[in-house]
Amino acid sequence: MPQEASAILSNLGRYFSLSDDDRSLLLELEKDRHSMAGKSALWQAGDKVDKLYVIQSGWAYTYRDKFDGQRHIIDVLLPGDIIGLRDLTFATHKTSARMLTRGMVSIFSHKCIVDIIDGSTALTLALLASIARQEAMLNERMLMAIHHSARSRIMHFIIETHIRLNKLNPTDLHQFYLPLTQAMLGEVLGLTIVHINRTLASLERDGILIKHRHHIEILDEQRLIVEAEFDSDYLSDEMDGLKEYLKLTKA
Amino acid sequence: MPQEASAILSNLGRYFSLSDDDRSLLLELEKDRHSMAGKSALWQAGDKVDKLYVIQSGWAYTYRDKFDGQRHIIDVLLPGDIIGLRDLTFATHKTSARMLTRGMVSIFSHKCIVDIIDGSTALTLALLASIARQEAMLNERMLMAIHHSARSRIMHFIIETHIRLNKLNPTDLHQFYLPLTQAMLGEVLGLTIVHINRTLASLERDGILIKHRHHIEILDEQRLIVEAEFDSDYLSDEMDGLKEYLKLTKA
DNA sequence: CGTACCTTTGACGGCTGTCAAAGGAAGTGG
DNA sequence: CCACTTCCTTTGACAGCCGTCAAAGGTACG
Repeated sequence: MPQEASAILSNLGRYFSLSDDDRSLLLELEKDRHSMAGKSALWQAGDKVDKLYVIQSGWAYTYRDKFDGQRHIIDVLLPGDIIGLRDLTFATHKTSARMLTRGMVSIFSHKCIVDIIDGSTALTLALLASIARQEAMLNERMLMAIHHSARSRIMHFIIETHIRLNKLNPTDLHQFYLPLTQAMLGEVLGLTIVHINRTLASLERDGILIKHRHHIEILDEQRLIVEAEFDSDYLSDEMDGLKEYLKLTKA
Repeated sequence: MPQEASAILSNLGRYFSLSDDDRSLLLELEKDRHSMAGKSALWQAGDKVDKLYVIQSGWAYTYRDKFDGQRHIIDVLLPGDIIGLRDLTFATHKTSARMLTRGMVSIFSHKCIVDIIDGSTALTLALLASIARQEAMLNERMLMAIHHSARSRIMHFIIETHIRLNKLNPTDLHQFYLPLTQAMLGEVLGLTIVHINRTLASLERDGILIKHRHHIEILDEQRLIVEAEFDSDYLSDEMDGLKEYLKLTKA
């Protein structure tokens, strides 16, 4: 199996190079592959926590239902992302998770994670890095939600998503796949459909971007990045400090 | 040294019982204690990431400065909390950190964390649990910020803080220490001073709570909890699922 | 060809931010 | 012990972003 076929390998491997042992540990995790339909559930809030999921292909998301029927989408997950790390150390899920599109998902037990932590310091650090990246995205979104307009928030999310896609495959910024409906965009960003729609209309009027049904078309990259006040620091894959210690440990 | 004297031990030890080896590993970390003045800086955004901090006593906070001079407080940290885990796997700090009050802080190098991960699966899981709890608080605050009024958000934060304090020491709900100014409350919750002040005034008028300069007085606990729609699930220390595997691993 | 989902538009209202200024409280130096 | 400064709290007037309610027009799929 070529290394590129393993989604989790290219995810965890981006922080530093992994040993062959580490690689085979990871490949082990991906044996149990399942094809999932779009919108199918991975778990529901309240379920006992005992599995982790890795997206091989397709998009997924985690969310929380609110008392009043509203839904809040917490993260949008792409191929290679590990779903469920957030709840790993809780007894029951606080969130629910679903596929957004159809796709292929690997499922493995929590025991495997304990085995990884037990067996490989490098992989454990890579896991920590992966958790930290997901958390950083949330953090950034919170900052945007609290301090910025709907317009900036939408632009910010679109840039962020493009950068993530681009890390998986070179992706044209001027035209890329984005299967979220306006309603879901609203659920991610904490805005109403109506307002999302109005704001997208104004972005199109201003010649910045057009949100088509299943893809985004960027018209004015420069204004997009400037107006979104986008700073990609928080998506960095660098983790120099720890790499150093890791070598010490192995020596 | 009595076990109660170790802040990090009572933090990481709350998820499951630790072995003696684990305990001494942790105690090692706390050797290097520093007395810090109120408002003194632990690190600044942009600094190289190479240390972790454990609060022994006092309060601290992490924050981000915004271009326009505003500040956003990301988390409020209490004794036992580990500061810097969020940035552990990044090369440079995205946030800054300061003491809120004066207090005692243990400082240790990242190498120690790598040693812990290398040396103890149980401690690594406890660390993960600790990270997940901090993330859960952020998550909850984001949900509140996006979907609830200033009034609910303030009440929610006060309840959350009381619960955290109460885990450290039995704390009277009707009168407890809270050294945040209204301006800082605003920076935590993403509201302006003016609005914080107006909302606190209305909470006092309604006989729910009074924010004094350095402490909170709760007048109507029932309404406080109901109106805040507070659900303490996300603060749970339970992590049953993993405990099980941990035993398997050790056997 | 019908039904369900998604997008679009209009009118209206309220929560929260901005600007401005004054009143208290706490700490400092003379 | 008193003046002074600095930080924190309080209040008023006004504006705007975004939510709510309501309805119609498109698009995809069976």
